[in-house]
Amino acid sequence: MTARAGKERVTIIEIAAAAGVSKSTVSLVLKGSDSVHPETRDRVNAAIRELGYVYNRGAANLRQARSNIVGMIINDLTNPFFAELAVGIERSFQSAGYVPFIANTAENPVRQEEVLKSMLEQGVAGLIVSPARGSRPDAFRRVEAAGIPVVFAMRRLPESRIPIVAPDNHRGAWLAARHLVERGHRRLAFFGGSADLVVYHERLEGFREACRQLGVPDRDVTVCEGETHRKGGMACLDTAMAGGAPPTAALCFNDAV
DNA sequence: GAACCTAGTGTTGCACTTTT
DNA sequence: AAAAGTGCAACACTAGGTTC
Repeated sequence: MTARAGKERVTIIEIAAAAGVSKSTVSLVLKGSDSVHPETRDRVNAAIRELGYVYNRGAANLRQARSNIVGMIINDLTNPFFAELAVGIERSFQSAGYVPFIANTAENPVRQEEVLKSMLEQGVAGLIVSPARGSRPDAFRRVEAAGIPVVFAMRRLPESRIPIVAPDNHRGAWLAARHLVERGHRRLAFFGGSADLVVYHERLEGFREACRQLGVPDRDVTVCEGETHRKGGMACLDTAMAGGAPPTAALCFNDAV
């Protein structure tokens, strides 16, 4: 017997018939149950190999009323940081038996809404979201109401109760600014980021606080709000360098800037 | 053509039966 | 009595059939 080509997929019913057992026994073998006799298990595994059976996750989800898919909704996958983050999360999921389903919203709340709807339809087991700029807390009400666990990554939404995993932006920016001062810089700049992001305010405040505490006068601190990507960084650089006493070092809002 | 009904899809979990 | 295996309902949805 060989695997069928170009026909509908092999099911456990066919495996059961080939191995001379019931489909329940095949199911037990697939789950690695030790209540199946080793000889029977070998027969079932041989039938699986011969017929080219592939586990049907969709059918299993139908019975279990849940899936092993976890949605990852990223606000900007062109940002290398988020690509790196996605790889890290994917690695953790893999070892836990989950499959990530990644979507990029490109900072568009409308696109984010479509993606959330699609994820709900897929019956995802959970969601990790880096919210698009301009997202409102009620955008996630439907997901919460469906009882799907959600966690925000990197960005928080004011007034949202959804838990978040994020770095200590204030402290991070403070330490980065201190590093520059310790290297002898006295004219500092903060490049990129926009005021509608909570993260921006946290990082900027950390930066400003360090400057104050470490004796960098306000007149020597340049803050340039701008886009959170490469062009935004270039624009800030041009603006800062055009002045009479340009900064000698800058803290950038993110990797892309 | 609309509205409704039925059968079928693949897998799991539990109660039950058979075998040793 | 314990181990091994079986039968069947359930899940959400769709395609196809039937009736009006």
